[in-house]
Amino acid sequence: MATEVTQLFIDLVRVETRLYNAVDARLRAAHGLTAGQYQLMQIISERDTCRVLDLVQETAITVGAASKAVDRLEAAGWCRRAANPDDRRSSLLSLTPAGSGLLAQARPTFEEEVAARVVGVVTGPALQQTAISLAALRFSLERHQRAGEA
Amino acid sequence: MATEVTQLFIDLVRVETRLYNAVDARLRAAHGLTAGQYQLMQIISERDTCRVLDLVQETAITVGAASKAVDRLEAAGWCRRAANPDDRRSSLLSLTPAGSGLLAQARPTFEEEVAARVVGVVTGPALQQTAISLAALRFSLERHQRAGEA
DNA sequence: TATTGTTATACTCTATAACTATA
DNA sequence: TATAGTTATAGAGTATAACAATA
Repeated sequence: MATEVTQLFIDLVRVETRLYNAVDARLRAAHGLTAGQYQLMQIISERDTCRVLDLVQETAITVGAASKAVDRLEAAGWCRRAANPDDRRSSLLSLTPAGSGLLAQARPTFEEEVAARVVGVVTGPALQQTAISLAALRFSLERHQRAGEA
Repeated sequence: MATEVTQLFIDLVRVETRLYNAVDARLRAAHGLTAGQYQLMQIISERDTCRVLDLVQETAITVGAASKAVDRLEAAGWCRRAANPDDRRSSLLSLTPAGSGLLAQARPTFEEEVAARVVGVVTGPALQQTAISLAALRFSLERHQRAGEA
């Protein structure tokens, strides 16, 4: 059992690395945006409100890295920090019009690149089953994290 | 289609990040070894011969990073570079007895941690289907890479 | 006191590229 | 010329921790 799960882990890491690199290269070339920035902007755009700590919890990056990443998004003119009336320790993050526009342009590129690498490699039903399993694993791992397990 | 595949990609990245972090923390605490070092040593141990470029191709890290990582494994006394009689531009990498011993100790820790996070979260058949899909995706992505596609 | 950041240090990775030695 | 590897730079991530402001 343990060895099969180990093989799954190694394949998971290899697939993630290569898919991520492919998407990153494509987004950089087409829109001057890294895959990491794309993900952060996507999270900011889809949440009702978003603080730096929300990015940390969603992506499992460190607070320092998230703070600096937001600095860079702000410097590029894609994101703003606004005062949070409910808690003045934090800021509310939002995309600027330029940021929203860029994200809207980048989204089809992102989706095309992922689809090109994935669709057809495994059958539709197998892909669906994989998607369901990964979603369940994600939920479980995030639950453990929220439970303070690190 | 594209959006479902996008969701799969995001879940894949989140699962990989959290699983990798969990394994890394466990290996560090129990054996003073990072997950990256574990993987490199595992590759060196299972190959008949191993050069720096073989590590690069398997893990999709850069040549510079691989060279420095091997420096660190050597400095820790876990790995050796030996002259390659077939091609004097490269070295043949091998684990020292200390490195082999550490890897043998770390392997059950690694497998336990992965199994603890994965087994029971999805059913056995679903896990098997996921493993098969990931293996197919890995193979496809590596084939594209060997074809020189980046 | 605990939480939400920001900032700093040291280390590892990234991309890129110059460079050496060998094929 | 091309390949294998080392080395260097700058930028971005990691862990860790000190710190300020607020809850």
